[in-house]
Amino acid sequence: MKQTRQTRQRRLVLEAVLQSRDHPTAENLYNRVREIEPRISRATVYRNLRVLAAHNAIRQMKSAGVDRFDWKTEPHYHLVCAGCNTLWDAPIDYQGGLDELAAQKTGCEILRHRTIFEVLCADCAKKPAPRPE
Amino acid sequence: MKQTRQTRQRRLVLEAVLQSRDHPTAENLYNRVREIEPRISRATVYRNLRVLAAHNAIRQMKSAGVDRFDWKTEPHYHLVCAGCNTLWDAPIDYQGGLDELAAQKTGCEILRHRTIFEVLCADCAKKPAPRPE
DNA sequence: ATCCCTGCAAAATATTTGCATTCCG
DNA sequence: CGGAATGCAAATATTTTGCAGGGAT
Repeated sequence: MKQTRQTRQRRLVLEAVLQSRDHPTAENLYNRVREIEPRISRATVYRNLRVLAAHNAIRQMKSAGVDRFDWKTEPHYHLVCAGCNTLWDAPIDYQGGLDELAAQKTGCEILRHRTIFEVLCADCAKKPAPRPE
Repeated sequence: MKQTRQTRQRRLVLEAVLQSRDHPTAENLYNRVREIEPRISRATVYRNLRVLAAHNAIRQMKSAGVDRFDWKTEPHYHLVCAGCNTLWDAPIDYQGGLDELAAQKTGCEILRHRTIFEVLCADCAKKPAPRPE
């Protein structure tokens, strides 16, 4: 693992993620950090998010086109609303047994699994056409 | 659901997905269809993939930056190798119980969940630094 | 002093959209 | 015929990279 340095920018990016509870995108974080350090560049934010995620200081997740970031690094599940795309943590324990099962069935080394529930939140369930097309 | 028409291009895109067993990207499919219909445009391929997925004729999935497409529309899990990014179907049954659990815990209407196992395939497990940085 | 990190601009990647034209139903 | 669908080019959106100068250790 390559050596890393402590810089103002890196610290600000890390803090921005740690303080967030809304699974922000890189662009969200860029804007938040810019309120404190207006001269920071987008590239620096992206670079630091990559470095921090590689060091497991934060967690990176794929969702509908954009990556999102999470302060909580231990494995956990998420919910995403199919109507409004809101994303939040699922109140469901990580199913470690699935990893054992997968190891038995495949013979591969299982690092972890990621699970996302597609749901309709209370608001979107009320609307007429929750699943358009 | 809006009316859809049967066109040569749409048929070719659908067939390309149905015949694939390798979870191709839109770009992959564009290239495959062009072997048969060289005049098709990328936009048409993208548009048709979107329409077909919305109609549940094919399945669309997020993976490491690019979307991939799947002929198998019923819910199932995937494995992706952290080393080489190869992606394949997991030989593990869909855990419908998780959806019931999520419904109880959240009160939301659960549509489904998507699970992807991050693994090291046999080849990548042999290599020195499976998880760099 | 070394060499990682930054800012800026440009490039790369992935996907969508405007518009005139084509052609399915 | 009416309006979906197409092809092409340009536009978006997101993320990465080259490079010269700056700063952490």
